[in-house]
Amino acid sequence: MAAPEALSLRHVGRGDLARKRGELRDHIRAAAIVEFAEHGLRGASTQGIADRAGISKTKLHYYIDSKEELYAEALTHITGIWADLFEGIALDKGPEAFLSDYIARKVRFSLTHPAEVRMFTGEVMRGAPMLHAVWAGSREATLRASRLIGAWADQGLIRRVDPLLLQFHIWAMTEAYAVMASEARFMSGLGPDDPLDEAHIVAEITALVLNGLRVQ
Amino acid sequence: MAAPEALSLRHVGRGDLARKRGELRDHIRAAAIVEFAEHGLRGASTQGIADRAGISKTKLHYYIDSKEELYAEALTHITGIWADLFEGIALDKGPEAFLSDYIARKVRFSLTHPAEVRMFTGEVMRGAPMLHAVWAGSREATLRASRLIGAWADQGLIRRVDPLLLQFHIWAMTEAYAVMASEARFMSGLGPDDPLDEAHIVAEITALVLNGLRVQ
Amino acid sequence: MAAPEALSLRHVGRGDLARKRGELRDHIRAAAIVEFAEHGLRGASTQGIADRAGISKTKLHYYIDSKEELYAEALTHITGIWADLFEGIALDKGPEAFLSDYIARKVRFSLTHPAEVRMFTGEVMRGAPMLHAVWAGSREATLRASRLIGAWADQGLIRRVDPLLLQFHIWAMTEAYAVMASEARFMSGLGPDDPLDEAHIVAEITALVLNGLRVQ
Amino acid sequence: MAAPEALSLRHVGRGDLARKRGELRDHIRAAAIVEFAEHGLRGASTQGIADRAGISKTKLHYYIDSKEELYAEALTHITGIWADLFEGIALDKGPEAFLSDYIARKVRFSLTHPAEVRMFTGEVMRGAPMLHAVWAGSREATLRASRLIGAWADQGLIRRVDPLLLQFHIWAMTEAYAVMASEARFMSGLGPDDPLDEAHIVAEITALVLNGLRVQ
DNA sequence: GATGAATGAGGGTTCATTCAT
DNA sequence: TATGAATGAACCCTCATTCAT
Repeated sequence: MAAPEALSLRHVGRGDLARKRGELRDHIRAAAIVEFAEHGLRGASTQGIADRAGISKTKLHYYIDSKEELYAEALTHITGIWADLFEGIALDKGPEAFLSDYIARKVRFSLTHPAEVRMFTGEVMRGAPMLHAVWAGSREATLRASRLIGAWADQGLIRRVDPLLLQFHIWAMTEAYAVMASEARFMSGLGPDDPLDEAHIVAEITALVLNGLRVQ
Repeated sequence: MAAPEALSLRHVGRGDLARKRGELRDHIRAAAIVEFAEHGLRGASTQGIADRAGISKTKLHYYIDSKEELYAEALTHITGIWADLFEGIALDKGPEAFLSDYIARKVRFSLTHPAEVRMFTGEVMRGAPMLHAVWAGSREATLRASRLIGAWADQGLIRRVDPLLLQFHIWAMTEAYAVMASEARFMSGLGPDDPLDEAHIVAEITALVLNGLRVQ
Repeated sequence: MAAPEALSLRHVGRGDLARKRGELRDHIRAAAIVEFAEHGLRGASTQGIADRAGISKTKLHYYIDSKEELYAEALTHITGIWADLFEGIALDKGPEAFLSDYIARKVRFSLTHPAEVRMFTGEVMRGAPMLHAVWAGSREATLRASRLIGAWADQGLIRRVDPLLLQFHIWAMTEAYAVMASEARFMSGLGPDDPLDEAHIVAEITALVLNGLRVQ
Repeated sequence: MAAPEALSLRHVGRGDLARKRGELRDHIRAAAIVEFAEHGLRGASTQGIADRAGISKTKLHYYIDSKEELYAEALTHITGIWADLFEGIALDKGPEAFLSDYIARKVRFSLTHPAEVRMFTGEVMRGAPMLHAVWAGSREATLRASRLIGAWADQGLIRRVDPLLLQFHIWAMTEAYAVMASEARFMSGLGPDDPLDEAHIVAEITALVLNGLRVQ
């Protein structure tokens, strides 16, 4: 088994280097997202990012162009995940199937990637000065979803609601478990590292939304 | 030329001076909340606060002890408003009356005081490092509300839900209109200074919640 | 004699402060010119300027906006001196009077203000990237002088020469005693702080130029 | 895939390698002179030199010991050219022949090698901190020329002048066309890449000097 | 009470150079 | 020989805060 490796050593070597470099950039981005989530673009310090990544500030600056560029890249990365998150979701099996799946995915993402959600929320809270530069398709995707919701109402599958506001409300509820995770734990009597009950949260939001949309 | 100044000085009593000083502190606090909402504690600059207040940085520092202390005071102020906000709300007229009123008050506050809500959300998002030091009663109030909601379910007035999570969800939806106000405008096709439709928002959230809580 | 001072104390106080601030800016500019003369814009360090001015780097930055702006201001200052330098020079008494005076003034300036001349020469040597932004009138003044020289030739007062190149040559010779002052001392066997013989230099350049322009 | 490299390696003899290495050093030196001319020793960056040479910064540092050493080598190189420049000049055919030739050579060098002249001038302007370490013979050569000029005056071939200052003045005028080349173009109404009129410049300087030295 | 001046600490970033391969 | 990675020192500049009047 050593032979093939030896033969392709040169290429493997390069691949290793490239992979290592890529991994370090990923590592840096992850550290940056935590720092940006906690302090925003202006409050984040490259020293803080370097510390979180476990590297020196100089080394960090060897891998990035600037704090701003790193922020933009992190934001782009998050919007990319956002879009990927709904790959394969059932669009044609009616509101119940779709919304259950959508809510479950969003809650899971909030619980597993709170820093990403917080950084994103922080950007939005600041008026999204950089968001639209890196995510051109957000409005289009939202409008598409609005048309889908409107069609459900047309077919009598759900109560007639404002489709845009419904999306806002689902976002707000699902993202809350990242934004206010520490408060949720505090109010629930959990310790700072105890996990939140994902299934319970999903069930509660889903029930509220599906019942809330029921035709009267 | 000194005479008019001396005369006007005599006319200003101690109470006036104290009031004037208090007004300036209020003015500074308001400016600080906007700056803290936009940049967080670390990202906020005392120069930025001074600029927003229309005073010099030196003068600002004459009136405050430190940026941290100003942040804490602003946070205390916000939690005070939060508590005041539900003065006189009907606790005994059933869920529909209470929740309609509660949602309406919260939405109105988000639309009229977005900076306060954003600063508060930022603090929570950071893990609320200072919040609990300045707001001891938050958990108690939340638990009280949970008991009220539980009692409604006991009486068959609403579907049985997790009372704590219901509160989280109502907070999330109502505060969203401060947190993501700019995105809401963007997605709605509004200009950055166009007002959001308060009545419509209140109606949509209220309908979703009340329907969502209906006993099946 | 104390009375008037006491009466105008307030104004004198303010004037003193303003004057002190102005003097410090002058002092900083002088230090900067020496540093810029020695190292150019890019090679100059604000630490070096602060050291030469005998103040801390932080204090320096309190008085300037940026290194670039300080460079531009210094350059503007120098071009201003340049223009002032020829106030009251006799334009209408023929080439001999004019050129003698002009050469004497330029040599004197080079010997008394070598750093100013060196900084200026450095800027020109780099292609004058900032010079034309701060000195719009240089070309016009040069062309005016060219017309004057041309007129002298028309009147047969001097040999016909290229007026522009004559100016270049006079500049070059007179400014050389700032640019290569240390070499001039070294070749003359003088110590680094010995003064160059101004009268002798003026006499030699003047003789070369006036003889060189004589009609044959 | 390694074969062609190995083959070509065999073809490259030691002399070739050494020559290639020497050519690269020459190339680097040329790039360095341009960078040093524009920014001085302290303002020059090894990155800038590497860019001008079309190689990586790492490769540059593989070929040089330090920026200082490269500066010193470039300066040595220039003083070598300086000395070579007057090979074969007629020392014994009188002032007119000598000075005409000398001025023509110096102007030509300034026009063809402006970076070399500018870098040299910059060094001199800084007080020549490194020049005398690399160019021991400069004073001797200058004094020799002074004796020659003095002899011409003794023989009545030229007016009696200070021989040292005469040399300064010829240097200043001829080198000016490298030092202030951009200003000369600007004042002449030429574009930044238009050539200066060498013959005209030589003629003007020569006429001024020869006339200026004429016995009255 | 109020304000220009001042400052030590730290901000993001680039530098010439060395390391490791 | 050649090169990507790494680094300590230094860069210009801003920060929250205090001083001095």
